[in-house]
Amino acid sequence: MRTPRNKACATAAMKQEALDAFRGFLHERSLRSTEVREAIVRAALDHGGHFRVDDLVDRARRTGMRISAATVYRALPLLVEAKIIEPTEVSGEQRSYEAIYGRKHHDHLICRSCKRVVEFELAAFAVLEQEIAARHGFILVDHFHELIGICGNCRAPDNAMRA
Amino acid sequence: MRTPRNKACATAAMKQEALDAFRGFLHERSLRSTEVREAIVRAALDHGGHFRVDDLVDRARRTGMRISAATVYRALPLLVEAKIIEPTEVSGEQRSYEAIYGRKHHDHLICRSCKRVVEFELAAFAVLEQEIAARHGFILVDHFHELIGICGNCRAPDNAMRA
DNA sequence: CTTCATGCAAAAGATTTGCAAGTTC
DNA sequence: GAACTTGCAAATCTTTTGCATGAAG
Repeated sequence: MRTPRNKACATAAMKQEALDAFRGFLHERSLRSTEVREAIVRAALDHGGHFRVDDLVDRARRTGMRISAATVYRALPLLVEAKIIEPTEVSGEQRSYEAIYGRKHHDHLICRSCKRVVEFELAAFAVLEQEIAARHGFILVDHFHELIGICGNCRAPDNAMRA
Repeated sequence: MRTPRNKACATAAMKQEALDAFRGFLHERSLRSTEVREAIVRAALDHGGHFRVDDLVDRARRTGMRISAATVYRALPLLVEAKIIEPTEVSGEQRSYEAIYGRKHHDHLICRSCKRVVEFELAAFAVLEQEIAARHGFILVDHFHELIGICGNCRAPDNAMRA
């Protein structure tokens, strides 16, 4: 029994489940389950929040294995297809990803100043999106929604008001 | 009198207005108005829809001027700040921009298969976004919204059904 | 033992930067 | 004339690819 969670880091059980799912995914495709690929999956699951490819490479290497960036780049599309991770559309910046295995879909609210990311999910959006897609004869497949704002801290930090 | 339009290409009058605005913008900043920069602005305004930096370079060069890519890259942030263009978040692909001077804000509905882009604008979103931002103590500054779907043509083209 | 995966090095792109020469104000 | 711009070339950075070697099934 697996309940979608909203915490960034996977539990041990969840991690195992994700690894199993990934093995299944590879097997279906007649691709090979390797230690290197599993290390990459683990690195992705262990890395809370958003990460860039470099972060993943570094973290995977902390296992002591010799892992080349090329291999990580080659593995990424697999992790995405297997729904272990998802690219995140953080405007302007370098491409980043986040682990999604066993998590509910969510969108992001980002502070322009401190870059803090708040996750949110709003069912009402889905309805409107469907409506718009239908209006133009599209079938909706996916969406990206990113809100940019200034968070309370950055706007009026106590320490900035007096000082 | 200027009415926000939704057509991709700027009229001559609108183009002139945008150029004037850009000159003003540069002047405020004690930056210099140059032929090269104006050629870049013109290229951006003339280019309907979304374009990549290369497109802009090519188009600006069609004036016969010798314009280097570096200069275009250096000009881009200015055009963005001056609200002549805006980066568009087309997931995954190379970064692209579109001219926004004198146009209403809109979001994009994109066909995953043929890449056709439909523009839409829905006031109801704005309300929900405000609400979410407020709920987390943010002041909303901007947003990106992109719907991905399959358009009617790509889904069931007449010619694909028989044949 | 065949097919796939990997590391390494080189390649390819996209964007940025240093610098000398040319322009704008 | 001082400060800002530009083109060019070189430097960065990120991502992809070729290839010989090493594993997985």
